Amino acid sequence: MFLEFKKEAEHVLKEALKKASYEYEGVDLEESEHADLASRIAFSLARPYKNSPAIIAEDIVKHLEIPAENTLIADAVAVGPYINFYANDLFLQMTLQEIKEGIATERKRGKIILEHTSANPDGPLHIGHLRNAIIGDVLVRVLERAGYEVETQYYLNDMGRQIAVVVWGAERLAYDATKKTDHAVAEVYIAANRMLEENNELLDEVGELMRKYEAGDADVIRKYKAAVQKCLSGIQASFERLNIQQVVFVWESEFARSGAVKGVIEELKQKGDIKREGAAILLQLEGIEKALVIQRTDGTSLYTTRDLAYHRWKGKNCDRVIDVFGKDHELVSQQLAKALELLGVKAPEFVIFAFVSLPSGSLSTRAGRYISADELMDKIEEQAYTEVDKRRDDLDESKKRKIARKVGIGALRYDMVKVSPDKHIVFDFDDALDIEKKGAPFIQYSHARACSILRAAEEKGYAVSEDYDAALLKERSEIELIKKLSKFCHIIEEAASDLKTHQVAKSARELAESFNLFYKDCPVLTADAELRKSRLALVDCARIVLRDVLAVLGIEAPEEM
RNA sequence: GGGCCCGUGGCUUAGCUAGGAUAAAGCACCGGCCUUCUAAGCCGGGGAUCGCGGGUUCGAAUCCCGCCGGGUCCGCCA
Repeated sequence: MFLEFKKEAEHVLKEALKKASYEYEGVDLEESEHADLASRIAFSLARPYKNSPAIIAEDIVKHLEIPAENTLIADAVAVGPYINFYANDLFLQMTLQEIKEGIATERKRGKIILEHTSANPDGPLHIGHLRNAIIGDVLVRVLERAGYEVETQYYLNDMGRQIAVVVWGAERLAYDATKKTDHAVAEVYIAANRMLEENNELLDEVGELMRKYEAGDADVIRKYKAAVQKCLSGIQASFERLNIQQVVFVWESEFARSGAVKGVIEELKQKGDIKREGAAILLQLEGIEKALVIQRTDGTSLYTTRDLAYHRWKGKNCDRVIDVFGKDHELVSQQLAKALELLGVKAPEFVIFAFVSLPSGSLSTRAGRYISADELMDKIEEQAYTEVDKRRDDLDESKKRKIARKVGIGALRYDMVKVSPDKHIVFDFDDALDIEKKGAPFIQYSHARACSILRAAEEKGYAVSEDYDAALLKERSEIELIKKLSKFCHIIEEAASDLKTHQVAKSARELAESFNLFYKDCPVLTADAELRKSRLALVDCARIVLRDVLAVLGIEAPEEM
C-alpha cells in the first residue's frame, strides 16, 4: 500500500507545484525518519527562485490540496525546508485489507534468463560459489515476486582444461565411492593435477582429450558426460539443501558443436574491427584497450567465444538477460557486452560480486584450498541444533533436527545476502557459525511468535476473522508495524529495479524488529474482545508478510522454534 | 604500470547511484526486565577526526582531484 501512498503524495505535490508556478525536475520524495514521506524539493528551488528553502516549502504547502475523501494522506506540513507527508487511518486499514486478500502480483513483465553460479564441474561448491548462488537465487525470487517469468541457468564449462584433467584422472584413479560424488571428483582432480605437475609430458594426453571432445569423438564424449554428471549430481544435492530454486544446466560444448560458435566468429569478422596474428583472430572493441582473442592459432575456439555464442542465444530468447558474475569476470563481461552490441543482440545486465577469501588467501579447488558448501552446512546445522536443544528440550529429536535445518541454512543464506555484493569477504568460520542474533533466526523467531499467538488463539476459540476494526489499532507499535508491512511491495520493486538483494535482508530484519516491539507492547489474547479481533488480524498480516519476505530470501519460516 | 571495486565506533556492516533534519544497525562490553501470547525477545549506557589531504557547494560519509591501504583484472586459461 506504500506505493499507492507515494503515488498519491507525488500527484498532490506536483499539483501544488503547478499551482504555485514552480518549474521543477523531480519531486525528490523519499522515505524519512521524520515522516512517512518527505520531499526536499524546496532546497533545489531555493536558488532559481531566490528565496530560502523554508519559505518555499511553506509556500508549496499553502498550495497543497489533500482530497476530502478517498485519500491515503492525513497531512502534509512544512518543517523548515522539508515537506513532510503523513499517512492516514484509511492507509492503515487498506494495508491490512490488501495483505489479507493477498497482494496481487499478476502483472506480467516479460521473461528473464538469469545465470548464476556456473561453477566448473571439477569439485563441490565452495563458499565462493555459495555467495554467487545465494545472491543469484534471491534475485530470482525477487524478480519472480515482482512479476517476471524467470528461467535460471547454470552454464556448464565442460570444455576447459579442468574437466579434461578430471576425465584424464578418472581413467587412472578410482573415485572414492564412500564420498559425496562431487567431493570424489575433486579428489581425482587434485590428484590428477599433481601427477601432471610431476610429469609434464603427460599434458599432451590432456590436450588430446580436449581436441577429441571438441571434434565430437563419441567415446570421449561418453567419458566426459560420466565425469560431469557425477560432479553435477553432487552440486545439485547441495543446491537442494541450500534451498536454491531449480536451475537449467546449459552445456558449453553444445554451442561449440552446433556451429553457433563458428557463426559468431564469421559474423564478427564482417561486423567487427578484426586483426590477425598468424592464424589467430583478434577483435578490437571500442573503449577497451586489449583486443579480444576470438580464435586460437590452432583454429580451436576459446571460452570467451563460446560464451558469446551462449549469450547471443540467451539474448534472442528472452526480454532481459541477467548474469551474476564474480569480480574476476568484470573485464570479460564488458567485452561480452560490446561484442554483443556488434552482433545486434541486447547486452546482459551484470551483478558483479567481490570475492570470498580465506584468512590464508584466495580459494582454489585445484590446490584443495577451499571450504566446501557441504562442510559449512554440516557445521552450521550442528550449531543450530545445539541452540535449539538448549531452548527446547520439550521437543522430540526429529522436530529439533527439522528446526535446526531451517535455522542453520537460513542463517547461512542471510549472512551471505545481507552484505553488499561489492564488499570483499574474508571468511571466518567462527563468525559464520555464530548464529547471529539479528540475522535469519531473529526474523524466523518473529514468525514463530506470530504463529504461536495464532495457535493459542485458535485453542481458545478466537479465530482470525474478517470482522475487525483497524481503527482500534492506535498504539505506536501497532501503527509502526502496519507501516512496515505496507512497504513490502516497495521493497520488492526497489530490489528488482536496482538488482540489490541486500536491502531485502535489511528490510526483513526491520520488519521483525517492529513485530517484536508490538509483541511486547500489545497483549493480544488478554485484550478486550473487539481489540483482540483487530490485533489478531494484525498478527495474521504480520505472519503473512514475514513468511513472504523470508520466502523471497529463500529462508524457511518455521511455525515454532 | 593501467582499469574497476572496497576503506564508516574494538569487530562486521547499512547509508553513497539522484549531496540536506542529531551519521544508522548488529556483534562484543556494562546495567536492567521472565506469576501475562516462546527471553533466539525487550529497555538503557559507553564507544565514530565516515582511510588521509585538497576542491566544489549555503550544506559533503555521499560529487571532483591527489595520495595511502586492501581486492581484482589486464590477447590465444576458464
